[in-house]
Amino acid sequence: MLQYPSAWLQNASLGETIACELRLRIINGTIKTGETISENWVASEFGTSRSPVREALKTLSSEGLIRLERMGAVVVGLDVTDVEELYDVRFLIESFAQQRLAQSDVTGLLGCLQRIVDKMELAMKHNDAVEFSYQDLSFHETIITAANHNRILHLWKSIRPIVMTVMLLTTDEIFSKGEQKLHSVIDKHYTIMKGLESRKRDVIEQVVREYFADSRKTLHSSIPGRTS
Amino acid sequence: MLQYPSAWLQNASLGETIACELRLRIINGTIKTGETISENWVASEFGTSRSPVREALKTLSSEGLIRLERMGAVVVGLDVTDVEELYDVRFLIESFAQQRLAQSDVTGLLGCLQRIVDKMELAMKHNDAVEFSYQDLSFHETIITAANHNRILHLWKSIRPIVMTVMLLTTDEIFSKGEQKLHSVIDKHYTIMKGLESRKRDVIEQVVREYFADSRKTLHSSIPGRTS
DNA sequence: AGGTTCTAAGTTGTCGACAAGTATACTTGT
DNA sequence: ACAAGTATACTTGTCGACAACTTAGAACCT
Repeated sequence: MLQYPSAWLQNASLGETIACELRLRIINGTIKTGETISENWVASEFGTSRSPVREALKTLSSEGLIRLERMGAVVVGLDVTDVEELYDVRFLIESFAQQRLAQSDVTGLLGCLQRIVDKMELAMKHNDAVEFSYQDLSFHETIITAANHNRILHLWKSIRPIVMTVMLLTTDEIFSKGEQKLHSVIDKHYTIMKGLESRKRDVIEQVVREYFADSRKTLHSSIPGRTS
Repeated sequence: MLQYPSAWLQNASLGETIACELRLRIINGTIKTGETISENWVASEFGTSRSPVREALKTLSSEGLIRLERMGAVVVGLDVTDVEELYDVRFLIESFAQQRLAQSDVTGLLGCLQRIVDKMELAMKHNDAVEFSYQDLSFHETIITAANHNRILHLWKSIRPIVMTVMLLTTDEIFSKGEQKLHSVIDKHYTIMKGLESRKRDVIEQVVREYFADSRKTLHSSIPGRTS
């Protein structure tokens, strides 16, 4: 079972730690869809009081992973359909961001992206799936940030923890499928950069559309299905 | 000064009540952008303990109205640019939803929408701005819900409180500008319905684009500017 | 047996208190 | 006058406790 990178939780509060751990358990199916979890149960599970648990549950609720009800929180979870919907949203956000960048000067941005892709290739050589997925995430986050649109950036931040967790799981799977798959992932990022460089709206639109359509195809086994 | 419809807070917890009240004060400028508010200050302001305040601040933070930092919460607020960005996001969401509905049978949906527009006309006659804005909100929410896309619906729910508050303020202003403006608002909703009825993607796209482009123009005085 | 009321266990919402950490203001030494 | 160190007030994170409410089940009546 994949563990959560503990280095990321170094300066985190108990509430954030619990949220991250619960998020992982919900997405990888340890905690199953339909279950109801109570604050007391989570608190005893992590050996804390209810205060940080309440914070964690509110976070997870705002991410749509659970639904807060009068008695207990119902686990919504993520099946394959939900992850596809997540990619729909990612496409909407990134497509919007890149369209916005089509008019600007992107040379500085392209430099940043190149550095990130370099780190991805390094992570591939070191067989470091966690680092690889993190740089993958950074790549897209850098683009969205560059678009300079507060609300869109906020939208991204609201789905970011889920996207990160899903990428952690799927990237781990890609690593197990050999190096060729990894090279194709990196190539896809170069394609995006070329799209940005062209500064043509229709080219960009097509490139981004293909990117996410392709990403969708490679996730069907690390995510639990509806009937798990 | 516009008050918050107290009927909506009937069954709400203290945390939700505080969140709603703070949200309104931030958006209408009573609490100004750049200020930092502490949990203790809010708690004494509302005469409660810090627990519901923490919940409220977390809510407002997830909506992007404040930024939680180590010492105090910094008020981000909404200036005119931010509201325009909000309309960008609304356009993205609703455009996606309506494109999705272009393929489905929408007769049932159109019936619902007609009933809502009827209520809007009634609210106009009764000079009830609160009811009018609420039905306006319901109109768009009904469309988004009908698209049957969990993630998009969740996105909508995450911006819904802000949209509702902004609509409350702007609608109040439209009411003060006389009946003609109100008729044109209602007409815009009929235009959307006709777009949906056509079931043609390009027609729908154009209609929705025009709707939000037009809505943007009518908000420049109820929202405080950057320098207020 | 079936339906109803009452009890009991469990849940959330809210409170006040304490510890740990941070920024500000003050004091002190030069 | 100014720098450095210290004290102080204020902030958040976490805890345990209590009240109000919901749900499920047991006991009881018909």
